[in-house]
Amino acid sequence: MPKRLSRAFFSRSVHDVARELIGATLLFDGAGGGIVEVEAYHHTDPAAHSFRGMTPRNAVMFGAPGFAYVYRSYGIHWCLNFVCGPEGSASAVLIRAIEPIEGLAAMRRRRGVSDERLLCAGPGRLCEALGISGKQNGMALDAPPFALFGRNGAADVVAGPRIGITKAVDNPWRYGLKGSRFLSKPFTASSGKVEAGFPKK
DNA sequence: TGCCCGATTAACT
DNA sequence: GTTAATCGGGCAA
Repeated sequence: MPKRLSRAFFSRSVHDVARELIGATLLFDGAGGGIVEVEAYHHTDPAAHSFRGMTPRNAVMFGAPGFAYVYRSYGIHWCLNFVCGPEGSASAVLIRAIEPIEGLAAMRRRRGVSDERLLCAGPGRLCEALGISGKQNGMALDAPPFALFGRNGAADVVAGPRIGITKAVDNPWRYGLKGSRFLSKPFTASSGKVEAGFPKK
């Protein structure tokens, strides 16, 4: 049985949490699936929204771990993050892609596409599919309408450079499930394996 | 107040 | 491969 993720789960290093989120299950109001791609951001990282200190937009990042940080991207899309690390470390994991499993009909309706592969492959697409917007900023992740479950055993996790940023571009802080067809972009051959696969169940 | 730019996406050529 | 859409945040003045 999958285990519900507690707030304590999110209080460790943002990179540890990011790797362990690969293969975990994210549901929002009954829609969602397995997380296959995330990126880690820390306040010492020039690419992070929290790098230049607290503002009204990023205030949630400076609060307790285990809460949602949702921001508008390019004036059009919404992006979902999980606040991580010790409180005040202003760290977060950007959820970039999930494998659609639950609530497929609702996700297809909200996205306006039928191709399962394009439902949740990207941070903006994922939020549209799940119906997540700025209203969810600051919400707890361990209570409805959010539901998070840890993965069983280990996962085959690969790492590579993050996408769409212009600062600290070389840090390999994008993590993904090796070989998944639901990634927003494939990981290149130079991407490193960070966690070995295990015999299933 | 004004200006530039972005943790993106879809629709082009 | 390129680019429009679209708007709030952040910073300079």
